[in-house]
Amino acid sequence: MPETEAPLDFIREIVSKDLESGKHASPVTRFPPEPNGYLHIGHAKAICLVFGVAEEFGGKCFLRMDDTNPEKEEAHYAEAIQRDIQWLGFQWDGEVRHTSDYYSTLHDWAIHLIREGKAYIDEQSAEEMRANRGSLTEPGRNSPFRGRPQEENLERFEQMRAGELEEGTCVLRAKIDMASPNLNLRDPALYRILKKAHPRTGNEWCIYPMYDFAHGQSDAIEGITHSLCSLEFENHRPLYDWFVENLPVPNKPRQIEFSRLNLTGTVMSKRKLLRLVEDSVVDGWDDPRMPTLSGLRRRGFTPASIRDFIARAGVTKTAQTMDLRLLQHCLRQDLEHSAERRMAVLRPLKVVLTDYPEDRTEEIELPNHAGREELGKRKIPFSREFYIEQSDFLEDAPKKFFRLTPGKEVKLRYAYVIKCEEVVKDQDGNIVELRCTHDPETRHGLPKDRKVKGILHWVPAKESIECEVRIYDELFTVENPDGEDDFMSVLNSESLERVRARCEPSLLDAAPEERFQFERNGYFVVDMDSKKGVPIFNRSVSLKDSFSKK
RNA sequence: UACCCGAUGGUGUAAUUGGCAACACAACAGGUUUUGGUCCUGUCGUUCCAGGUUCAAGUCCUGGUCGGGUAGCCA
Repeated sequence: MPETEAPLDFIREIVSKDLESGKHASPVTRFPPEPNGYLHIGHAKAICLVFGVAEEFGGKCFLRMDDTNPEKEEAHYAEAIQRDIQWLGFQWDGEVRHTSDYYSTLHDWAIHLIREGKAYIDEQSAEEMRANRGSLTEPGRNSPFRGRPQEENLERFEQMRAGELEEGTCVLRAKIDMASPNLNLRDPALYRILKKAHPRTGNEWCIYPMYDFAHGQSDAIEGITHSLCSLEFENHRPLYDWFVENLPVPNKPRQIEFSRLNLTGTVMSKRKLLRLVEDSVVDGWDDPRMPTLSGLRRRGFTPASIRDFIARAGVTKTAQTMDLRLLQHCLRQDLEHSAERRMAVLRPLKVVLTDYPEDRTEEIELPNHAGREELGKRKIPFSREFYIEQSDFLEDAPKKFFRLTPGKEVKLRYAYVIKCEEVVKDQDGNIVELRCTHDPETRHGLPKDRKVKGILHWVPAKESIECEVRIYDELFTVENPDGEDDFMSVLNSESLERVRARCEPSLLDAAPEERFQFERNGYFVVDMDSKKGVPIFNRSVSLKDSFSKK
């Protein structure tokens, strides 16, 4: 039983009642992706729902590859899907299942329908079928093949299956109602000829079942109790139920639809994501700017932050566009507690302490997490020369600028209060170095006698190491790229910036996927492109910044 | 234009199923702070519209408006 904190969403409500009434002893759900693309944050909603329901109510959840279209599906997609689901933190019950496991049962059931007079072989061309389907407002017309004798149908279907007929010459259709206001019921196609090798069944079949003829039946075969899917299948439910009623299925699953999840500032359709990949707008399906699970993973999002986000989104039937900033909030909240702190300077500006002995070096010991002593400490050498952030110095600063400016003081995090005495420029007038003095009394705190508001992070000039930091921004310049005529016309040309940064020496051996907070900068994750001795960090999300927006 | 679904602050979700519209994010203002972070406090709504039922309506009824989905031999 679920913990009783939050109110149940409408689906969990239904499941809960079905258990109370004794309709089911425990729920069985399934996640049925088509292996023709990568999973994205929208899928995470479905995954969290179906696995969550099973977990919370003591049931099971299966993973079933919905592989009925060998033209689009590939094995590597199936592998990526499994990896992403497990990374998110879920494990399906037993082996991965496949709709293709049920091809022979489905084929038997097709014959069953023909024998019952409820299916026929239509030899109209695809164009004729479309023309005779009618439109949204006009009823369709019966196919001239609709009334052909049962034996002929059986014979034709056998020819289809035996490979004696060419692709496109005919299809098997259910005989339902060409005048139905629900287009899905206008004699839907059940089987088509496709002379393609299937990733799993090879050349065993040259006819493949359509989604509608495969999905509900697969659910029934697996003993699914609640078949949860997104809203666009709502109009398919009468057909789903029609098959369940008209076929000798072992049990009757119930389909329940919920709304898909969209994210502001991005696109979610497989077609559009594929376009981004194929046009090299991004580096691949796992580019850190992609809303795919593998992209979010590489960006540094944690499974827990995504699950939290999905939980906060809830489950309803209203179209859902979630604010990207909520997802970022979930990440910050997770990492605020779990990520160790480090110092890195993204755009270094050299500082020389003129009153600090040249041959002196102090070992500064600093906590890995100011709020969590148990995470330990590390050391950074401090001496006469170090780097601060270019943006932490301004020659002509406005009144509310709490950072370094000529003649003013700031505190170096875990080190001294320094004062800017001189600005060194090159021939072009660029600031290349700051000459400062320090207050030796301030090593362990702020001065009592005067106010020093600004605190800057820093790295030692000599011992810090060079690293690459990748700063990501949104892929699109508008909040709803789907609303544009051409979503490719609103691409953000500055969605990736690579900077040569310097970080503290303790980061030298950081392993891919390790996460840190770079103090005052944000949360960063080690990218898998990192080379030995030259770490690469992706910025997962910045820290909240109440200064720069003013 | 037919059918299906939906409508509560900028966003998402609640509301003991007819009883003071709550929570979170965002935004804004303030407090704390050796991260302009975290944390804490405050501000931000005629529940799509019009009628009706009722002591009482976000919730029930009638009509409308707006938004989404559907015309693959895709899923």
